[in-house]
Amino acid sequence: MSIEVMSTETIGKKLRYIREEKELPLRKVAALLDIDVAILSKMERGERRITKEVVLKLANIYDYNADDLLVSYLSDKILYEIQDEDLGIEALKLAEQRAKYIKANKKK
Amino acid sequence: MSIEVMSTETIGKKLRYIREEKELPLRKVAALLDIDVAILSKMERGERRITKEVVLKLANIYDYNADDLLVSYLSDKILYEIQDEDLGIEALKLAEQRAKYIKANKKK
DNA sequence: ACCTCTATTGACATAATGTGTCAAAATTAA
DNA sequence: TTAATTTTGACACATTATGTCAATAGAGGT
Repeated sequence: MSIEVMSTETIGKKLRYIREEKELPLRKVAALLDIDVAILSKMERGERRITKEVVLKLANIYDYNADDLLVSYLSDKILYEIQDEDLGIEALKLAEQRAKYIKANKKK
Repeated sequence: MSIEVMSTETIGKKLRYIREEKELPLRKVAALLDIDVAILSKMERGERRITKEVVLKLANIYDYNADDLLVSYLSDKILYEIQDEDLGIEALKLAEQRAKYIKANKKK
């Protein structure tokens, strides 16, 4: 898998690619995360949900850009919601429009 | 609420607006949907999730464009996932890119 | 073949979340 | 006030998510 096509991959595949580049076994990474090896294996293969917390910890462990991984992680969650809906792309466009509207109008 | 700003509203508020335009009480609509009045009330106020099935039934009951409501419904689910994430808009852009990629490459 | 390390799979108990039903309370209109 | 409508909260139940563990599978080296 090249860097170019990585953006269209799931966060799981991306994390596995990065881990294998570092030549780190699941066993070691799972230990650092303090989670079961089975869970990390399933997370990389999309069988279990990854939490934001784990993504941030992995960015730290792999010394990889956290924002890049977070965007990938969030887009995964988004795509899961629209699955194979015909109107998915339309919904994404409206969601972006609404997100910008919310961002512009929120008081802090 | 005007039609112009309706696109930035939740599916719930939109459905309530349409229902009130038709001057239909929750009681009657809930009966047509065969669900409890309390649930429909909560759905309109975003306290309970609306199902795709209910959205389609309401489009029929209100004689309102189903695709329009579905896009609104899906964008609601999408925005729920990114909540108030700083990287939300970036994630939406990546998700759209990935959705287009998937759409272009899927075999049926 | 063996042995070792690594990764995957599935079963299980428990936790967390979602859902339907109902009645009381609150709101609104007449 | 009376009646209709809507909201709120509590409850039991169903569904889904999660962590733990052990058995299985796979790849390499000896």
